[in-house]
Amino acid sequence: MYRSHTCGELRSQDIGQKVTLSGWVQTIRDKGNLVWVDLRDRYGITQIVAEIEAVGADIVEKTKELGREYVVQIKGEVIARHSVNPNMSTGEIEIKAEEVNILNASLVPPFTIEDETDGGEELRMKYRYLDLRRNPVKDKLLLRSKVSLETRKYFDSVDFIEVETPYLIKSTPEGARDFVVPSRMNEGEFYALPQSPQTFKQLLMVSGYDRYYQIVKCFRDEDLRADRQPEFTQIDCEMAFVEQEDILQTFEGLVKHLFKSCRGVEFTEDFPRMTYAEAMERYGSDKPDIRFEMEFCNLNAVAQGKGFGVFDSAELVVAINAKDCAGYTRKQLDKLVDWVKRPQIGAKGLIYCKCNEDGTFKSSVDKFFDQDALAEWAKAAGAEKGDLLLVLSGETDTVRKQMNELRLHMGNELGLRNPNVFKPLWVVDFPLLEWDEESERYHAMHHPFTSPKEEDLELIDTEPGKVRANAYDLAVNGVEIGGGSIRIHNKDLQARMFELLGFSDEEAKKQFGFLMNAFEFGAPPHGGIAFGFDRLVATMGGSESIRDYIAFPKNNSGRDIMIDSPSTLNDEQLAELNIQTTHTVQ
RNA sequence: GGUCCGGUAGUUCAGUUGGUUAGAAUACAUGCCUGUCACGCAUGGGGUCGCGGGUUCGAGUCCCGUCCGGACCGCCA
Repeated sequence: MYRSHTCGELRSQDIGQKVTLSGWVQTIRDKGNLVWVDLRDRYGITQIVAEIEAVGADIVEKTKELGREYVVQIKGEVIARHSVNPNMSTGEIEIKAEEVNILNASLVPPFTIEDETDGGEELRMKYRYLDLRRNPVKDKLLLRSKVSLETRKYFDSVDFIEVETPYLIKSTPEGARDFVVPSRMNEGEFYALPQSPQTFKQLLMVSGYDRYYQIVKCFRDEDLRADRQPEFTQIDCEMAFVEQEDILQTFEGLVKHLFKSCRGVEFTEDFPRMTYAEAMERYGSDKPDIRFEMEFCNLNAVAQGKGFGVFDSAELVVAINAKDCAGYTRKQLDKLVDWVKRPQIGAKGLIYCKCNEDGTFKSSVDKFFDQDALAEWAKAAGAEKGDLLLVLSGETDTVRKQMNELRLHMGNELGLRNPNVFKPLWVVDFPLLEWDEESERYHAMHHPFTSPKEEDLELIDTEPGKVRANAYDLAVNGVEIGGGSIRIHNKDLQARMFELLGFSDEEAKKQFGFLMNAFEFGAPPHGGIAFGFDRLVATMGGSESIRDYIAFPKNNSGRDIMIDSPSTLNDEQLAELNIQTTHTVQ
């Protein structure tokens, strides 16, 4: 028997028991004839003591031979500590070591296995198995496991069934780039890994499995970010005989259940809803962070026509009100101006207007706007004495995007984005299509299976860009947690949609013929949603980066630096897969 | 495809205007220490300054290139 207890469970009521513990050596504190070892496993830390008078010189010497991260087994008696450590759950007791067995030695680890490690990101990833021993990472994976379990419990309680869909499927040009897998048995042909199980779950609806879910890996071959990995996990769902409202209710229930069971956070009210158009107008974003206000204020009426060319030629002049920031110094304001001028934001400049405590105004455009004019700005923006208005202008979409970034930046600066406060928001009525400048055609904003709103159908030939979709997203704290739509279940409408998206009949048939065929065999009305599981868990944990919520994540360049993948194949492997090798002659 | 930041001891970092033998903390090793829990004290070992080239009497420091890592833009239906 390797252990009778874990390293996190012994308490003062266990004093006197003979126990066996196994774990890793966290630290050794050597006082000569008295040695302590902190023994760690995933449940906690228990202090081991070897005192020469009590256990003899042999045990003390053996204990001194241990090193950090050795795996050891200790047999001994639970005793009361002379001095209690109130910071540890096991702080009232220690184990008098009567037997010390080294189960395995360890090299000195390249970084400290502590909550605040000295290891940098790269090193932690290279030795991820050591990093995973640390509490902060372990706690994140425990949260993930809990959320996964509670998700299954919830779906089970409302009659969903989990169905697995294939990973080796077919490449389609629409959407993200596919990861492809060469087929050895079918020369010159490739599988693609799914970007989502979209078409399969719709086929399951045709099959009559009217409540499907799956916690499933998806793959997209696009550049990475702190919140984007090439392989990621979705909570994927589909329901038949439902309308948008049914889906929102079901998933709002899921989110409420998860927050309550995994975070102890209770949402007593329904999640607020906002149309896409409204979200863009008020926040310049389709996933607004509504933990704080600082909403956009349109200043066109009060700022244009006063002789300031930059505003007059702009499609939109928009302000946000930074409460109580009129005291910003010249230096702070210049810093903000530089911030919006960075290429990533790309604003030409930033206009400010301080609403001073004495009722006067000070702006960077005093030359064009007198005190009365600035007072009108303040009124339009709801600014009070002591507030600071920040104003951007230009082409509507561009300015909204820039102002969204500035708003979030100010929210961070002013400490308005508390990671332990959760504000979910449904964004509904997304546009069906999005014009793509590069390819000069419409793209599906959500995906090509999304149904248009019936009342907008008449616009589909004349103004396709104005057609709204039965599509919805859930944002929490400004993070897009997931989205979905009511699907098209009519073959003719689906064919019309493919046509709009620039597919020829032949292409549509080749890529999605199986789905169109299925629609001819009694496809029920259906819709669904998918949540980004990694992002959901990270948001619940109060983080913006999803990496530590994934046991073995990939780095910025899509590499796993621990196993060093991707890697090359040898010529035999390539030949078997019918892939030509290209040899560069030096 | 692009922008920005970084790469110096096992690790995290400092290193001034280009100038003597490249430092600190921590980790590690050895010794001392009977109530520690970030234990303490003493001693010691440890460096291809990412790599290549250039400027210079002289380069960790300046320039060019390159590789690696991080954040972001594009991209991500």
